[in-house]
Amino acid sequence: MNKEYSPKDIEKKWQDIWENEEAFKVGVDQSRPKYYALVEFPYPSGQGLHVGHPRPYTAMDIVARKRRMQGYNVLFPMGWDAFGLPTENYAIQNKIHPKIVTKNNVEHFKAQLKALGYSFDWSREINTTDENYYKWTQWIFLQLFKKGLAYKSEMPINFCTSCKVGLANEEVVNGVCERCGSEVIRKMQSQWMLKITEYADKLIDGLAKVDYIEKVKVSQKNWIGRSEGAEVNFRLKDKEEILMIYTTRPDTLFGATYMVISPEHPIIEKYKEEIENYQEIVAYREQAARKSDFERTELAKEKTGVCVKGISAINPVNNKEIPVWVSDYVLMSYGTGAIMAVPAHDTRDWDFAKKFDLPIIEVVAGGDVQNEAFTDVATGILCNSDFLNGMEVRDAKEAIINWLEDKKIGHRKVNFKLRDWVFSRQRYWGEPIPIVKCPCCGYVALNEEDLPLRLPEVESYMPTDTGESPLAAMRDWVETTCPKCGKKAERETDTMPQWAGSSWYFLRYIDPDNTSAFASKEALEYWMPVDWYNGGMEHTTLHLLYSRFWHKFLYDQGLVPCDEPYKKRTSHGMILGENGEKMSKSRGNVVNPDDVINEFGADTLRTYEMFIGAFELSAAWSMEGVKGCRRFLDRVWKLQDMLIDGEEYRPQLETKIHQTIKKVSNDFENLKFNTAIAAMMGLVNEFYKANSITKGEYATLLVLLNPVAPHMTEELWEMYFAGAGKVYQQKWPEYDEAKTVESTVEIAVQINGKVKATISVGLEEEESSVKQKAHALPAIAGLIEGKNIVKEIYVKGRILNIVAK
RNA sequence: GCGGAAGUGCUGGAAUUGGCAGACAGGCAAGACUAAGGAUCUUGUGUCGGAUACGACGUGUGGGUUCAAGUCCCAUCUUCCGCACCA
Repeated sequence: MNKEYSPKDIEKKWQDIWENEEAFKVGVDQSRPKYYALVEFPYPSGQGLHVGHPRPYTAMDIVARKRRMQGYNVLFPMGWDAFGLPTENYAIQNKIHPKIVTKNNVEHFKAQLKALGYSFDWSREINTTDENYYKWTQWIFLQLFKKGLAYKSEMPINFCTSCKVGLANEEVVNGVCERCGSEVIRKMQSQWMLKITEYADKLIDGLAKVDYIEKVKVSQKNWIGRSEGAEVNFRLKDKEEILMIYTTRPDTLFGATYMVISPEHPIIEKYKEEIENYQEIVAYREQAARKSDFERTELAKEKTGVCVKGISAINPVNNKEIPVWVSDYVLMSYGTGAIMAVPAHDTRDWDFAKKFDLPIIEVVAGGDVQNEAFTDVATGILCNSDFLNGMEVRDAKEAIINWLEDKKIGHRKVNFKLRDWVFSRQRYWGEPIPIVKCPCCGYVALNEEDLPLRLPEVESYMPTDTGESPLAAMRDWVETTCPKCGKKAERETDTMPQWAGSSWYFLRYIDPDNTSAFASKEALEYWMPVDWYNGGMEHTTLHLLYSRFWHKFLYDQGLVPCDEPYKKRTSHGMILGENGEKMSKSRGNVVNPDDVINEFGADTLRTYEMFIGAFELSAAWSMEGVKGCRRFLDRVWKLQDMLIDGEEYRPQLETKIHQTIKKVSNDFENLKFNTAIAAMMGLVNEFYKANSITKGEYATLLVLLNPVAPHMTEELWEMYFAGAGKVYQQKWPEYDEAKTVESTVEIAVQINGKVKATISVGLEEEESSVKQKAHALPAIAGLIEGKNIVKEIYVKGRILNIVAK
């Protein structure tokens, strides 16, 4: 009887050995193929690791460990995305410097991650709040600035009344602040913006050549929101003024019965003298402005608006006069802030027309436009549209655009939902924006050799009531000289958003200590692109889009060797509490990984997190399930009591072993960790049935299981195979395809589709011989006797179906 | 409203070039070992009927295609997630 399996005794031991041996430290090695496996670096929050974290980390650790055993030079790094509001808020509340808070949190996180036995190359650890890191974040910002992709703009921003900070559109959820849930209002402020819209097309086109799971591609596309249509000029009656609109349905131009402009549209001010009900419109505009985004969406069903009296427009296709309305369902920020309304073929226009009793003219036949808008573009045929009559929608679109371009009253136009990225935060705990505002020269970039621009020590991290960053109060920091003309100037006091540091971190891992560039060309050429990037669904739109944007920019500057940063992107599902709800402190269903490790061991936690269910789907935690995984590892441990000599696989187990190697190898690649583990459990059960295992069989099992349970497998390996080095140095087992199939198989014999018997046949056995054997079976013979066999279908090695009447 | 994903035993979940539904776990039950077991091992476990043999039914619901459907087609219901007046 051997000693008991005690994770406490062995896990720390192996973690220390790996560290001392620098087992997972890598460098550029042209003689071996590289593999770059990446997980999203965490935000080191005060709560420490959550059982949700180990799911993606373990998955990619398995991939990394397997790849190493397959001979790849594997880069698998980890770091900290440490700027951010929670740390700052904690610092404010507890009067501790965010730097100290971050340091403590990182230490805690790191200890927890080490206890899980991940094969990270810790020598490449990075932290976005290190000045040697954010120096390069600032440097990249300067490159964007120099190319005109960073600009300052006075514009309405989302402002959280509680956090007192400007938010990106993306950080406003249902009209409230994503972090604190407080009301968000619009406020005019001068903001740094990044021109991500310049890359809208490239960001969409690039998706065609990368291997991302489909839903990620779809959400990227939806966010960018590319739409193809036309801009059309409508003339105002008795004026020279042109009112330009954007439409994706220029084919319905004959059906335009009125126009709608956004409440903020400039022609209102321009023609205020002639608008008879100007006061009414101003009142409406003010009412609309007071509505938060939330109210605007809530009230989406009920249309509101005011007719602009005194001016009207002319439909350019038929010269009919049509009224102009103001309504907040038309947004100033999209298209031209004005639309032509075609109530017959647009549901919003239809709702509006019904409410205000405006005419509805059918121009695409196929629906009943008095009852609902007919929007089907696939089946409709144009009518009431002069030269477009009889055409299909697609052809009519082309025809009308050509006509408009010909007459110079319109043109083809592509629009995007994507807006430029609000890059300023009026907060302390972020990267200072390395710009100086000079009264003579305007906004001037710092000299690159003056980077990093360090975050100064301040008395208070609280944002000021004016909404300015706490940095604004540091007069001796703010007051500086212009790098260009040398005269007195002031520093920018806004900082960058948390997205900044994470937009390029995977590049820094490649060469983290480089002081002359964010990474050397040589290292970038060797390691990029990231071969496999796994992360949460919650980051698939923003982080992915932002980092792809920065990367494409760097590529255009010749600074990185590839135009897409990530070759493959996958996503993991959330780990829910035992009650099936999202884990949270307030629900009291949070599971701490430390407790699980203490009670069951890190290998058990790793195994369970992989066995819990389909990797991409969310899964509810179960302590009973954890126990089951521990039991499995115990059974593997105890196999040593059944160990017998022999390097070979025994004939009766050979097929099963080859099948398992194949299944585990493939499943690890396809994120099917749960079935890979199930296959290994099945194999272990076979050894138990045989009540024995040869050394050769055990060695294979230990190597296969090593990526999942690295500590225990190393310990067992050391006990029995120490002469052959460590498990992580072994070669990944190979399988022989020919040996994964049984030479004789059991097939089902059906009569009229119902299984009536099973029969053992040779895989390559002749069909006629199989049939003969089947017919001879007593269970079958009795049933087909006296019946007419209409048909017999034999699927090789699977099934024989006899159709009898 | 639009987009995406998912509905399978008591539970988590397997199985889709259509080919024996329920792998692997958990739970439960019985047995073995034991001073004891909340440890371990063995066996059983979809539902209904039947003592058994066996039979019928069974992958959200209703149709369909097929020798054969969880898988394909049509319709429909439910849940979760994302986006939401983007013209």
